[in-house]
Amino acid sequence: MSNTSGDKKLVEKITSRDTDFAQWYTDIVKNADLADYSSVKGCMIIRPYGYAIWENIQKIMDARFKETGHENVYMPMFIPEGLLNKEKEHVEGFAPEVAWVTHGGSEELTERLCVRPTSETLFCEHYAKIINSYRDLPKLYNQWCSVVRWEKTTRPFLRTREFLWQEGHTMHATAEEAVEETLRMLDVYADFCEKDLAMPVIKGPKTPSDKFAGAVDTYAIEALMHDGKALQAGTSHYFGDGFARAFGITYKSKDNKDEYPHQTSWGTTTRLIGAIIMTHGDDNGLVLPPAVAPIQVVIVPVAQHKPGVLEKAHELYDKLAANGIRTKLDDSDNSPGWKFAEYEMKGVPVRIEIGPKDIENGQCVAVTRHNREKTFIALDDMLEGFKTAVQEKLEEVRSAIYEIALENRRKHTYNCTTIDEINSALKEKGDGFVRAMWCGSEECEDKVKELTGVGTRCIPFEQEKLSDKCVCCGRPAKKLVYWGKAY
RNA sequence: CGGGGUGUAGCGCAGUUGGUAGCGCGCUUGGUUUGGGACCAAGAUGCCGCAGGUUCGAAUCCUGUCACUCCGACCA
Repeated sequence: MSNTSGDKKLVEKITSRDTDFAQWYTDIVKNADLADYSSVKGCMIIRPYGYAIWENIQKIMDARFKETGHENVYMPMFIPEGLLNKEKEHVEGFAPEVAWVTHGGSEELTERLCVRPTSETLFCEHYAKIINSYRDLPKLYNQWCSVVRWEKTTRPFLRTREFLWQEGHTMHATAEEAVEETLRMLDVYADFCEKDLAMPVIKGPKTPSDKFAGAVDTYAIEALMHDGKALQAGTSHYFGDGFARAFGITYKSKDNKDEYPHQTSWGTTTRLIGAIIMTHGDDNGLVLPPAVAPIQVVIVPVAQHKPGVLEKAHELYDKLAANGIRTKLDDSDNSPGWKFAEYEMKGVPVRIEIGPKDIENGQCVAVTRHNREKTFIALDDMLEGFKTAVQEKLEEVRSAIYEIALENRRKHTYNCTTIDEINSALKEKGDGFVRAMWCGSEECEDKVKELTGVGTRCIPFEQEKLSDKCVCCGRPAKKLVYWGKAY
């Protein structure tokens, strides 16, 4: 194609992905108008285009939560110190990163209030009041809100001091039910990531040292970013009855006994937007999975002042919009080349070009974002064929970017049986997932991290026996573990 | 919290030996354009991050501070 000059200019605007991945990431966030910095460190302004992605994520996930029987609630953003302190492990885990409110106006508060870093304690306090009988169970609550964790190092979407998320908190009569719920929601997350975000994930429990503060078991979905670093895309925790005991939550069973209910919590955050950027983006900008793209199709009229062009462009727009496809017609005065570059930067999955030549030939041009491939689509009278062709293009983008991400993960997944193998794989092929056997000891986790830089990400459900011995100590291995450098 | 880098117009940057601030893009108006970031003309825009200090005079020198950013340790 004769667009090499176009490519060159684009590359000037954002840093090349392979030159400096971190800078590339920041350039995308800014140039695609996703977010801006604010005057408070670590707190970002999520701009309309970025927020629209979040709204789409919310819409899809919320529907899945409702399908699985959950109800939305809203808890206060403040937690009294005494309440936070009720569960020992939990408070120890979060204490280093909580923000405190000490004054109301000029008056010092008698008890300082923590700005929620997570809401287990608030839910527990409430559950203690509303759960009395086995008939009250299960309680399946979720809330969409923001939380605050006073992080030291911050990056837009990946790690901010305030972030948006959803946190599900559920109570069940039995351990079996609670474990089932924990895994069900992990599956909901995994399915959402793979189908809607076109992002392959590895599912499995975290190692004990990596569990959520206060949890019996923590499960995660782990994705591999384009630079070979791992990103935890969602977590689901099984709490047992630890919080219930600490907060005095009991219910009367059928045989009139006091029992402690079993609890879960699970969450995903605006970090998913960072995951989308780093999974699918390229040197021309963002690449959005169609399911969450604020604009799925952009129509760019060419020589739009020529008779008939804008009229036809509007017809195409109406057809797509009427069929629920999020479409934008850009009839601004900017040149077509400018528009091409702009919507590529913003990751719009499909572009339709329509100009005098096309109209003459009864067609339009469709360009898929991930490979910039052009195809002609015939324009029939009712535009039915056009609509169908566009829908097919959207699906084509979805499956293609999934395959690209999967291929990247394949290329950057290494089976290793010794520390030396880990080091040479990372050195030769770059960062990635290391699959290696583990004896189960925290000492080996620490040692591997120290010697190779990779930490445990999760213990995949899909186990395989690479060797009988732990990659680190050589003692009998218990599990295959995914290791990696994490965001 | 340790180590590096950067703060000057909306954005990206220049600003030498201290002498009172400039370039590109963007923005506004008018016109010509439109198949890969168009062109011409005329405009508008500055607490030089903030606070002290040195000096007749500071964007420039000194001290402090804050923010952003990258690399580590900790974390969704």
